[in-house]
This record gives sequence, C-alpha cells and structure tokens, in this order.
Amino acid sequence: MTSSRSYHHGDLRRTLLAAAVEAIAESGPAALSLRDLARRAGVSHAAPAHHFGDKAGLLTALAVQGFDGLGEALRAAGDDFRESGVAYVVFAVRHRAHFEVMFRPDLYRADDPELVAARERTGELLRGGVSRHTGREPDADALAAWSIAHGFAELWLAGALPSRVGADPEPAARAVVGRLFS
Amino acid sequence: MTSSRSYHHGDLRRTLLAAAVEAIAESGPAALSLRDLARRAGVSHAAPAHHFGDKAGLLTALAVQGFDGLGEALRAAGDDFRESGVAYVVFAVRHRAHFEVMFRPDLYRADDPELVAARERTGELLRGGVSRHTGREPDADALAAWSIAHGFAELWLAGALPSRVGADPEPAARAVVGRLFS
DNA sequence: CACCCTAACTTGTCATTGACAAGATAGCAC
DNA sequence: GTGCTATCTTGTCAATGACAAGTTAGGGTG
Repeated sequence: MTSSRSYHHGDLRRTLLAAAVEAIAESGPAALSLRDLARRAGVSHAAPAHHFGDKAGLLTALAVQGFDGLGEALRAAGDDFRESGVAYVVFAVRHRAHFEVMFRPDLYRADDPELVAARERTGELLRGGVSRHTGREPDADALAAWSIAHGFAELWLAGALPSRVGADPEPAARAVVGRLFS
Repeated sequence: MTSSRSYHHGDLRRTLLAAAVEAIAESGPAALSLRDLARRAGVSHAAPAHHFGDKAGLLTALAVQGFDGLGEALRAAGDDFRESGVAYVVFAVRHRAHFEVMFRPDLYRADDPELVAARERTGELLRGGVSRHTGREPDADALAAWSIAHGFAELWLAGALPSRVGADPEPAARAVVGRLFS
C-alpha cells in the first residue's frame, strides 16, 4: 500500500529497500543517503532509522536480500557448474545494487546473524555446484569456478571490460566460464 | 620533508596520498574523509582541496598510482600468464587500498585523461600476457584469465573466502589460477 | 465499545563532512 | 628588494547520520 496520506506508511521497510536499490543503481552505494531514501518514500528524515537503526543496518538488510536472491538464481540454474557461473554473472548484472553491497562488508554488519545465515546458505550452494575433493585442501576447483564468475561480474559492473564484449552478459559469461577445466 | 613547523608543508600531495592509503586500509574507501587526512598530515581541513580539487580528485590520483603499480607488478612477474595471475592477486592484497579504489569508478573521475592512460597501459599488459600463451585470439582467453585473478582477489579482500584457504594469498592464488586452460 | 499500549512515524537538534570563498605566507624569478 | 604565484589557512554553508523526545494510529484486552 503506497497510500501517501496516512501517518503510518504501512509498508515502509520494503519501500525503503526498493528505493535504496534504485538509488544505488543510479549512483553507487557510496552516494547512498538515508535522507534521500526518506524523501523518495515521502516520509520524514528519521523514519529509516526506526526500521534499520542506521545506514549499516539498511545495507545489511539489502545484503541479506541479495544473498537470498543469488541463492534462488543458482538453484534455478541447475547442477551444471557452467550454468551456475552464468547465472551468477547474470544475477550480478540484473541485481547490480544488491551485488555491489553484498561483497563490501565494510558497508554493513557482516556479523549480523541473519546475514551470516543467508551468506552461509548461498555459499553452500556455490560449493555444491562443483565436484568436491573431499578431505584434501580447500576445494580449489570450487574456488576457481567462484573466482572466474565473480571476477567477470565485478569487471563487468566496474565498466572495466572492453566494449567489444557486448551489452549482453550471458553469452560473454558463457564464453569465459567455459575456459575453466577445458 | 615532513617538517611540521613551516607554513608550507613541502610534500603535502604525497603525504596525503600516503595517509589515504593508510586510512582506507583501516576502514575502507567508504569511510574516507578529507578532513581526517588533513588531520593526519597536520594541515588545515581545506589543504587537500588545493591539491586534488575534491574527494574524487584524490581518489583519481590514488587510482592512477594503483594502475601504475599493478603494471609494474605484472611486468616483474614475467611472461607466464599464471605468474601474472598470481602477481595480480598478490598486488591486490598487498596494496589493498589502491586496489579497492581502482575498480570502483563511481568513487573517482573515470574519464580523467591521466587515469585513462594509466588504465590503458596496464590493460595492454594484461591482454598481452595471455595471448602469448595460448596463441589464440586474446579475447575470451584474456578475459577468463583476468576474471579468475580478479575474482579471487576481490573475494579475498571481501573476506568471503573460507578460512581454510589460509593467510598467504600466493599459494592459494597459484592453485586457483592453475585451473585455467588445464 | 472504551481503554491503553506499543509500534510506527515526526520534529528538533548536534557534530561531522565536503565544498567553496577569501585571505595569509613563503619561496622564487628578476 | 620587489612582485608573482603556488601553497596553505580561516571562515562559512548546506547536507548528512545519529540521537532524543514527542505524536499518532491501530490492535488487543477488558
């Protein structure tokens, strides 16, 4: 309910998170301002603090949403680790704001229990997508797969990739991830 | 000279950049404050603006330093693309502050001519190392190599990797990068 | 239906920050 | 020595995050 007349907004928490996604997509997480979010939602400047405590609290909630969403995307991609890698990249590009927050723990409360749980759930999915070398060192195969997908996504979001890579992340990601173990 | 009595600092630009590296290493680029840097350098709160214009200007200078430093590290690593990948990761970890700024173009002026030049120089090095190894068109191979090194570095810096990976990035990076084209 | 009790939101305030303007100082060319 | 100019200072303003204290609404209880 976005009814704008009532004293009680009714769905402010969700509204603020959506506004944050929009604002971050426009100007990056560094430029995010709680007061700007309040203005976008049509509430007073101190309203966000009630729901999230402070800025880090809001970004923590965003990161939780992000890890959950990434987990869903990975589950939908199936078992093949190549498809998982592509899905990882596609998620990062389509949910840029979430992704840009998720891996910047200096922006939020990385030890928040809810966040730790969400991150752990999704981390399990990531590792499961690649065959494991049990017992031995940390699974370098899984790390390599995660790294190549994560790196391509970060480079894409940073605008560091040459323009000839194109505008659609999916085929580009498929080509890059395919280089692994081949 | 860091003589603290004279009106003219003498080497303020370099001093401020060093202070910025220190501050970012402590609390991340988001928490960086020009006034804090001025305090660390023992000058007035407006002194940084003279040398860098604004915060983005300072971070642009930091990014230029970073791309130059990365280029040097890559050159020192030699021709083997695997060693280049390891050097990339080691640079990111040892020069965390520079690296964390370099790939966040929303923090600085990405179209600054000096920065564009430095980024282009280093980008050339990155692509060259891989095409020499595979003989193929550099596109996807180079992207894959860059992605895997970059991704591992980012995950390391974000603290996202499981603790069993260890504390020394070099052997871990070697294991991961070795998964490429094999 | 009346009460109240608590979550949701507001207004008000303060220290900090980035940015800008205007002034002071010192090193350097001549 | 004189003036020029880069360097640095002081002063100020709007915006922000955080906190304190007050206001409103809406649901449970009697």
